[in-house]
Amino acid sequence: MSTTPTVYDVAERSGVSIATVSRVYRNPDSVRAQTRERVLAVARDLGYVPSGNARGLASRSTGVLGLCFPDYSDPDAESEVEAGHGDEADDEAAMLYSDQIIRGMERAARRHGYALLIAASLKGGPESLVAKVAGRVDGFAVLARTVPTEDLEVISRRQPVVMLAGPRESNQLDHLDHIEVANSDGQRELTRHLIEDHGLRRLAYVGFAEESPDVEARFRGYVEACRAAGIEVGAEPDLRVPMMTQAEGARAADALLDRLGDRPEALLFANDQMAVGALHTLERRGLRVPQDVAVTGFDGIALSRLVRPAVTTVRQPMRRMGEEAVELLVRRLSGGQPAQNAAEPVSMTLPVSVVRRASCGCKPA
Amino acid sequence: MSTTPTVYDVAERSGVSIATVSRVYRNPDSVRAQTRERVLAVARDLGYVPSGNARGLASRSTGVLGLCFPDYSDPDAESEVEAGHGDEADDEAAMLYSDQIIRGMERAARRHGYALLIAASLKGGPESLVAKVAGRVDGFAVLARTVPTEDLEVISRRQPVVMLAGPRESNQLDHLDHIEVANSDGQRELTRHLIEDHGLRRLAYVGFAEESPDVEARFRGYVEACRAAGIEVGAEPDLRVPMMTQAEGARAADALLDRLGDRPEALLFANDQMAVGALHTLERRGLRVPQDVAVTGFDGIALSRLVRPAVTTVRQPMRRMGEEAVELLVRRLSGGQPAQNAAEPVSMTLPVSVVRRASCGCKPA
DNA sequence: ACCTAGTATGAATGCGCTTTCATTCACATA
DNA sequence: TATGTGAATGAAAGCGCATTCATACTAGGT
Repeated sequence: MSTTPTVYDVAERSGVSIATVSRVYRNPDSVRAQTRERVLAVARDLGYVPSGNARGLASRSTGVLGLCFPDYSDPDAESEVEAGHGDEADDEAAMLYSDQIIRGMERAARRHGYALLIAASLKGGPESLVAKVAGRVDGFAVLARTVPTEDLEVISRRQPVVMLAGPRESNQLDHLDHIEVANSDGQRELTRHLIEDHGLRRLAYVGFAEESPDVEARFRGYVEACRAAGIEVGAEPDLRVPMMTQAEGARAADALLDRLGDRPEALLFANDQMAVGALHTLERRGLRVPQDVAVTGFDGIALSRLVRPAVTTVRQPMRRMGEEAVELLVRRLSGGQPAQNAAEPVSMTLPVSVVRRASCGCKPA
Repeated sequence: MSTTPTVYDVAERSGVSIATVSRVYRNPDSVRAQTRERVLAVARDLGYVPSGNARGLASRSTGVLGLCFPDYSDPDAESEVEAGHGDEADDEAAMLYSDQIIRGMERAARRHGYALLIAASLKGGPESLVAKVAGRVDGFAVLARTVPTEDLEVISRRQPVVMLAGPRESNQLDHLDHIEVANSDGQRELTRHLIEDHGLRRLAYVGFAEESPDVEARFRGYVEACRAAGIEVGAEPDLRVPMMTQAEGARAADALLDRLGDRPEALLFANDQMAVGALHTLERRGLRVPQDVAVTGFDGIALSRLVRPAVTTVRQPMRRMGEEAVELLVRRLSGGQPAQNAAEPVSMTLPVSVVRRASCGCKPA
């Protein structure tokens, strides 16, 4: 009662060796039925549960896959729905990027007999959470920018790692498998839509200050579409924000409207949360969306459709990204250890789709 | 390169003993700065990452909390939104019960320095997934009916377990901590609302065939409200379905409408998914909701608000349930091993709230 | 110069299980 | 009866780390 039972206890009480006890769990058929039953009975009686740690140590594999994601929780997000929709506060409406990936990974992992260990990066934790995760899984996925490149480099020498969202780091991480979405294509198509289908030409783009491959790619798509339409644009977004939250989006809209001489006809944001924040600013300033100003986001999170007007955006197949990540990991894992290093790194780009809603004028508000 | 580096490798290359290497990670201050740096440099060079398994084995604690949840995924769920809302397929809209709990647990776990291991029960997997989880965590939460009572009984003797949703099993599991929601209160209030505020009196309840404490409690609330209003009801739901999915909900609505002589004025379902399924059936049959028939669900999942008409339901604080679960576990874990058994089992009931929407006639469709 | 209280480090043991490899046993074959 | 076979089981050696205890060393104190 005081100490948890081990193989030794079970072995002793059932008159067999620990090897047999182990076999009963690992490979039941290799033990005579009669013996097996006896062992199982004792185990049940004692309350024995094999230690995953010991198991993992001895067999050097855990049957667990991991995911490290950034703590992007947006405190605003939860009250937004209320404000925008007139319904009660609805925390379950705000399904984040990472939630989708978790779901995708969990499902795929289960199919392959793995469990999923998830951990969000604490901003400046002393102990790198990665080390914690990395030490207990057979392989894991990392959302871009969650883990210091340096750490990743070290860890990826030890076990399969797949990088999610964001291009392959050019430096030392180019041996990682990698999954991204067609950021550039999506933003280009969305921009083209605004220009050609809605006839808008005075556009403004709001991105992220810190270097972010995704945002850069999106901005690139924006620029391409503009140039293709003969609209001149700078090499930089019209505004860069410090964080891609709703609060910053709201502030950005204000700044942009104050700054630019003639009001832009459309504000394009690098993600949905900022776009939603901007909606508020515009309402406060008495501007109608999309009549006075069109607004678009990127990501396709649930929130984007719940606010009014619903935000036109680019949907990323986040769930699928999670599934693909697991597939990649499993493939590496089953390919025999040597092959793990030998195999060429895989890099896939998942397609995105433009979702036309009310905020650009495609649907009634 | 071929074999992953261990403490031994690091120790050797940096000219210290493995004990020192271990200390560098566990208790950095106990090692002279100069030595520490040397060790860390070698570790970085070698690509060393401490093995969580070995760590766990030696220190008998993992720093991981677990969650076992049932595989309630509803394949229909994803196309529903499209049909009901006229928008594109929107997989991110369907945030399930378990997703919320995961989120709550993850967040609380992170606050306490734990990671989260999640695993859905494969229907009839040979290896109990519980064993898999149980063996690798310090404690875990179980969604009711995910794990055979017998297994739970065994495992709970070994580590803290908190049971989520569903009343305390009366038999042998009454020493587990336990969190449930006010199922009965919620359903009673919702029913009262239909009767008193909307003047409906011909009601029909659809529940679950298999014994489910939650559904039973909900039905009980329904019965109480009916009786209080002088409406006679049987001791059994009007219909029991084999699974609480949309497909079953749709089928149930058909069956109910065909069977009952005079059409019920309201269909009350034991969860949202069934209610949403019923919406389709009603539309197909040319019945208007809520004018011809009111429909209600239970749970308050995101889907319930996205369909048209939005479904009136009872919201459960699932996220909070996840958080509370972690708090409970952490408390047990930090209370010293002996206290773990000594402490009285905690049982808490979280409040729910009725969400009035269009499907009962409270809001415009 | 000698003893003491720390401090930094090493040696050794054990955590609970998996996994060869060897052994035993029951039978079938010669 | 001697021999070979395959099945069931045991013995023992790790897996990679934490930790206790012992030891070497440092700096004070007298």
